[in-house]
Amino acid sequence: MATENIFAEILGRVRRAAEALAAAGALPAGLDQSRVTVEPPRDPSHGDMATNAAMVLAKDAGKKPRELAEAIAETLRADDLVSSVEVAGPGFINLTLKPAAWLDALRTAVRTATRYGAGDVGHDTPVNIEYVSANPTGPLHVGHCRGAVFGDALANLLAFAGFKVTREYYINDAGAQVDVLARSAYLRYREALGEDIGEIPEGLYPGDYLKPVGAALAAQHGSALRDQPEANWLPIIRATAIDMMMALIREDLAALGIVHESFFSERSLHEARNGAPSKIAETIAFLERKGLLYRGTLPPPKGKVMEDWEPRELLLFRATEFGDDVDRPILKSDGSPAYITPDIAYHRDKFERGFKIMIDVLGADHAGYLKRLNAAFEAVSEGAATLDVKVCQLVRFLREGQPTRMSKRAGEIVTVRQVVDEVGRDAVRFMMLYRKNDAVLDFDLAKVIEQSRDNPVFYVQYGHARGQSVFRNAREIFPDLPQNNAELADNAELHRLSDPNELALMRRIAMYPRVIEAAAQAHEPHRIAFYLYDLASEFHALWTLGNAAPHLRFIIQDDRQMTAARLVLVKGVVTVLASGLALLGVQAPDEMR
RNA sequence: GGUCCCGUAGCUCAGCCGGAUAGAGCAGCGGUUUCCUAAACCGAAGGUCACAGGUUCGAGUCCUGUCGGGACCGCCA
Repeated sequence: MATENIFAEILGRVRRAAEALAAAGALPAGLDQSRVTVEPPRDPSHGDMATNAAMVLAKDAGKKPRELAEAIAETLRADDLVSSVEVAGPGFINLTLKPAAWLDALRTAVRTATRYGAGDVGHDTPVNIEYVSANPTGPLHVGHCRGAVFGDALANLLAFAGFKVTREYYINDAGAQVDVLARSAYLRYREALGEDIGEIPEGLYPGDYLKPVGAALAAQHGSALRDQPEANWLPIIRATAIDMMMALIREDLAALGIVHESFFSERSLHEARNGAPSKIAETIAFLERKGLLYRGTLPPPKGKVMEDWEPRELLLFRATEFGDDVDRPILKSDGSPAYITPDIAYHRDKFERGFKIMIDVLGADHAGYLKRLNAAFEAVSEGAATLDVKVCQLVRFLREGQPTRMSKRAGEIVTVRQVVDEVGRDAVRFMMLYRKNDAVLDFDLAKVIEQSRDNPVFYVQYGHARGQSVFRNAREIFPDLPQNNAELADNAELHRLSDPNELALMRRIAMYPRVIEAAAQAHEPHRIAFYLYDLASEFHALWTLGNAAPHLRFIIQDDRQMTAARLVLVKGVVTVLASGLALLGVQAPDEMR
């Protein structure tokens, strides 16, 4: 049986061909084959696959690329999966596989079902992916939407590719903003006790979502907190408010289909743990030991007038040693940790928890933070782990091409929940993933619910629904067809699928494992969305061919065997569409009526 | 002033960590429904890959610079 990833299989055979030449003395031993790739050629007339092996190896081998290509090609011609080999251009080796290879790939896809494409490139490597991490001061804002969906899809993808994934939410529950939250909640608490609090003062959070917090506080504490000094009530109210805001955020995330398995509290980094110093103190000591801290004065910030700026001596981290533009303060002048300090401790903690790969999904407004974060990470992980910071650019929300103002006063959309309620989870998720994360994205609220070809979400989902409908119809006509897909695939006469469009579809299906692998390695879930669109497109095309050419329809009334074979092909399409959509967190509907 | 991102067809964007004649969708033009879902499909047209250098067998892709658009700059968060 063919291997699941046919491209990986052929790559292995190409490499073995080169090794065989080396063993025979035709090439130097120990050639570096890491840059050898096997890809589908842009131009289908070049065959099924092309390899750059000869061009990549030529220099080290001391041979002309085309000459080397001929030698490798000769070996490949004897391969049982290969029907023809040609050397072309500067030294490409173009391979055309025997149809049986593609039939096998299809059969494998259908047999493997939901695990088709699931890989082991991850080798169970522990990956921590931190995303959303919105401040626990209110419901999820639309600005968080993209990073939330992106992080979630990436996590799904990495898990599918064989990484051991932890989805984590970093709760910023220690900064000044949660004190503001507490003071805002305190007002709502007094309100709940019957007091007229009037307008919410400038600088506090005015949102209605704090009213339930006030009510809960009143129910729990009565008036006991009201007349106490702030220092007494603030920690209590803060804790309750944060808990309730996090509950709110979890609900918003659930509306997007997102569940984190780990919530990490920033506050916990500040707290001493039964006698032991806090994580932050520990981290500062660690940096100190490494000689990465010193007392010094920073130059004034450029390009921005800061009237209150004055030079002060501070404890600084040598971020410039790791590529940052300036050294960064670790402690503020009042001795408390600067913003980045808990973040350094946090990443160190993740490192100590054993994660080898860490991914931070941040918003565009944090782009300027990236260098210092990378610098800090390098210092703390000592080269034994990697950090990939994915910055999600802004989403411009439009309505019929016109920018939507996100002002709450105007009653326009501000929360994730409202967007999901208006256009649905599937549209939100797919559209957020139908773009590279580092490009600005336009999201037209009117267009994404349009059920037209303008809308890729529906296009792909429709493909899945169409496939399912073929099955419904086929089972009515041929009730005795095997219910079990593996059985169907094993007994079908797949060799009867010989139309070029059918073979093209098989090739596309066979690419899926490769797409997963590449997308996982590049941390780019959008590649799946584009692949699914292409797959759906080829399926729709084949479908429509049946209009003019009835012999190409999936269901052939008087030919049970042909129908069975075609059903396997449809099953392959449906399997991959469902699998890919699941990774994106989008429904794969059985019908679209 | 500085950092980061973007610049590819009229519009919105892909382009698989350097490969062959740069691809989709939309808009516009021309076609396809007695037929498994036409929410679909087919065809023609559309390009100085912002610009200029560099690296090499080979650059939309990597490096440097310039221009244009966006995000940002702190002992804030």
